[in-house]
Amino acid sequence: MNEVIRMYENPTADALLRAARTLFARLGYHGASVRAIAQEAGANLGAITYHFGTKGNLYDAVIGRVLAPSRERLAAAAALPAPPLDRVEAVVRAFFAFLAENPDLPQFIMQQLMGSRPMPEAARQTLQANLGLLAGLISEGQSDGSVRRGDAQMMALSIVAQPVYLTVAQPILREVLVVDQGEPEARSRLVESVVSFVRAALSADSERD
Amino acid sequence: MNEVIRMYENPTADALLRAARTLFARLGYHGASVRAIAQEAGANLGAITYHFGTKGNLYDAVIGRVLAPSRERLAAAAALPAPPLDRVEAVVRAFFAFLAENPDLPQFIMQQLMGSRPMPEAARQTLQANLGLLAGLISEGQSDGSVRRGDAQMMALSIVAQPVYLTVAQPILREVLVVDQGEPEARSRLVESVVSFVRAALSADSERD
DNA sequence: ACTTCATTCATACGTTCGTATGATAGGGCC
DNA sequence: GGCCCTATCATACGAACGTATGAATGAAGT
Repeated sequence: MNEVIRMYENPTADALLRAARTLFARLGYHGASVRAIAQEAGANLGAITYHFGTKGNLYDAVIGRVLAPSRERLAAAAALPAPPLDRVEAVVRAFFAFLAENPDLPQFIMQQLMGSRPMPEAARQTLQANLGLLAGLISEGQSDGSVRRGDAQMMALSIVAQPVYLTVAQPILREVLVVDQGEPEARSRLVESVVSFVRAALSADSERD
Repeated sequence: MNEVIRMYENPTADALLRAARTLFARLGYHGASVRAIAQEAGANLGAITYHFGTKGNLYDAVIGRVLAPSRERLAAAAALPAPPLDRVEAVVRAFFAFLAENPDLPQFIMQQLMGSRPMPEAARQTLQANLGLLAGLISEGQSDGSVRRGDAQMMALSIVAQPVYLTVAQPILREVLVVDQGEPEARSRLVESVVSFVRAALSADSERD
């Protein structure tokens, strides 16, 4: 069955990808069985072998679909004609917006980072590119004096950590804060909180050592 | 086999807990099989049934052991006689120190948050307590004017996100930054970066709106 | 009408999973 | 020596797993 992955689309393959995305995000790679995925997709068990060959291939296909689109979204936000700090803010907002459309993305990012299985090359590149984007803006801001001194890459990681963590931690958020990110107004409060947190953390105004 | 969990310690049970901790952290709940755990522990397969009854009980026992000790460590750091902002810094440093001793802790925190399986009540309480600790310090700082305005709980989450995320993202860190957190000096640079990030983010100096 | 071919389906294979159990061993106590 | 009690071990069971495969289906091309 060393079949090459088909590139054209097919309703069944699409339904499988959609179902796999849901179940992999919720249950992890090992927790989601191919049978459960096929059933959720309303497809036959054999359809997975036919369209993707193996469960691993299916997972990699899902990862590609989930991660890749983030790249141009963030790049677009970073390309605005504005001072570096404002562009960082734009990237954070774009990230949140993208997360609102793809609430399962943080789960996949975390799964990849935690190495539940070897990271596909494409995924690693996307993650790295998004990180580099932020780091570049920070460096730029440091050059023109608007951003605090410090390791730009680490600062970028500190920034990325927040949207990802806050989305994954939604269940805790809901219990502790009684904040439901489903409601747009509650979500907006969260975004504003992170944005001002990041601005304050980066801004050169607060330099003190 | 509805056996109650034994409370006294036993070398085999201990080895099982240690092995389970390693494998659950690395592979997740579903990814780590009871056979692999028993083998890693040098114990017989039946020993798991005997000492813990089920795989789920074993996992819960591991979670308890991993999460619980963090609570008093952080509480001790938060109780120092110092201004709120300095105590927040102390908590962040204590958290990093605890993470250095328990590098697999972030994996478990994330697994719990991502709901790979229902969260044991004790785990939820520990997570919530640690968050409340930070939120309390922030509120205090807001009262005496040393900390920026904003939702204290959300700020606390923004803070916690960083040590957790940075530790989980170690593989990426190593590739992108060529920073090996194993080396104490590299790790110290990371800690200092986060500490100053957090101080800058919280400090009222930078208030600007 | 007949062939072709991509796709769907039922079903089977071998493996590994979590769990259960009965036999065996060994140490303290009468 | 006989007994209990805790612990270890080999082994077995049924279920679920990922994967494979050959027959059925149906639309397109001739």
